[in-house]
Amino acid sequence: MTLRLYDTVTRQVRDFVPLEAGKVGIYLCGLTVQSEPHVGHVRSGVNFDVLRRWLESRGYDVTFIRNITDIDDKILVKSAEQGRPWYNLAYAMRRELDAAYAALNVEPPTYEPAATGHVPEMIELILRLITKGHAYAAEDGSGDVYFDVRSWPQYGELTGQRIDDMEAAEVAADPQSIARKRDPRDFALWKGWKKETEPETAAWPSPWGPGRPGWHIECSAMALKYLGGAFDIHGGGVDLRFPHHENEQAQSRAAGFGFASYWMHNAWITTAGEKMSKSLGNSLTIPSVLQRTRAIDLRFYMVAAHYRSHVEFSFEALDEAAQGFQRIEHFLERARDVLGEVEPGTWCAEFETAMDDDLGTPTAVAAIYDVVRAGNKLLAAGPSDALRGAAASVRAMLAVLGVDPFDEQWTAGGSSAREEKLTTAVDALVASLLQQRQEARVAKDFATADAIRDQLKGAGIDLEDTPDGPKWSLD
RNA sequence: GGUGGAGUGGCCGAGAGGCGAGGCAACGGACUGCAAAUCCGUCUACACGGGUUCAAAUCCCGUCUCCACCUCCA
Repeated sequence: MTLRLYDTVTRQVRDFVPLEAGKVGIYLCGLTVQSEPHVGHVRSGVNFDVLRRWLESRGYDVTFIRNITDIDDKILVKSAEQGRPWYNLAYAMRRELDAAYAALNVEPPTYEPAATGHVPEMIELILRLITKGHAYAAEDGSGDVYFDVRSWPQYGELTGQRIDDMEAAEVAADPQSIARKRDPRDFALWKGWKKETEPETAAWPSPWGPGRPGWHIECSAMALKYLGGAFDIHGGGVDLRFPHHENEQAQSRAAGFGFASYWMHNAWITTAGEKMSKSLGNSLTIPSVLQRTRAIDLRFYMVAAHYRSHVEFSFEALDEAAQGFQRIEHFLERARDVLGEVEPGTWCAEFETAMDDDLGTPTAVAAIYDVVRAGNKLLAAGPSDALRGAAASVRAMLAVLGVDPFDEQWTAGGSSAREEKLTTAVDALVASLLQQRQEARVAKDFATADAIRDQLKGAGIDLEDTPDGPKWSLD
């Protein structure tokens, strides 16, 4: 089986053939760190983490670069509103984002370059574009440098648009910029420092005077530096297709580089049909969602939908996903109870086929459920190699999706020494109640037995009578 | 105006010409003192109107609704 991926450029699923056998270079557009990350923000991180895990599982040596945009208009505006330096806001939000990714078991990329750390590389690339006749410095002394879209006939190839059909750039923000451009669709590679409104710390020296990079140039420069002039996969959210990715591609190719072979875009997570950033985003930041839902459940919810499908976020759907995930988790726990620790094994054929088909995680999850059902049947007969195989397979498949509940990621953080002590204490207390209940049951005094069960239930403890005796768990 | 995407059972959510994904919920059965968990089963849908075909949720035409992007949104 070959892995097949949907490529935005060709608008179809096609065989994945890396530039160099056995190796894959991925560039993912990370976030602009300007506010607390919400559920929608981290989708690309989670989805592409699954891509990376699948590639690695299949034996590829993956170089995964995900950038951080730590200087841009919004960061400047917000930091000014908040009365703190822009770099402080960006750094604080970057740490929030790191924490969110860590909580969701998103593996750190191979490297995470930040825009502000690559100004010389960007300047070099801009100079190259000017030399090749694809960029020009504005003639009004503003210090701006623009990409000349008319000089690049393929402009629009990524999103299938013709220049003449595109609306002109928004001029409201900076009405003068339109006058500096040869074509209204030309976009900024470098933005001259506006000393009346922008802090001096947000300006870097350049051949065109102090200024800061345009948005798109950073990704071209950093991809070039860390992945080379041509690499395999470039990813990001759908909204980035245009203008961001179109412009990245134009810049990079006009500068003489092959750039990405495949373009992958994840769809949105919305609430009530609208973008999360527009709705009451506060309740949907990662820290606040994680106050009511376990991180592993949130990740399962995100991963169980196909990455190119629009997801309408709701807590009801999230809880339902969590409910379903418990079924899988229970199976693994019960298997461990009879077998002891089971190491991850190998995935089933259906799972592989699903994942190879453009990361068909919904079908892959269905395959996991099939193995769980078969495993539950085996469980009734006690320990067996077949049961071990099923549990090992389930763990392996969950690991590819990043939701193996026995992964240290999920077990380590939660069980502090204090929590273990509490568990031991509760266990001792519950044990004595269970003893009383068992005695009542033997005496056929079911009223008392049920009263004890209800009492525990009221305290948030669920009881389950199994062939091996009663078990308790927090509900 | 341009470019693209979506509408599936009570709900979430796959699939993309035939052999009914999966999960959640509900209901029935097995198991249980009763439950829980688990297993078995039931409910079986593709926005609307036409058409092509032996066969359409899937292809074609038309209609409606919704969404995204069109120069610094993940």
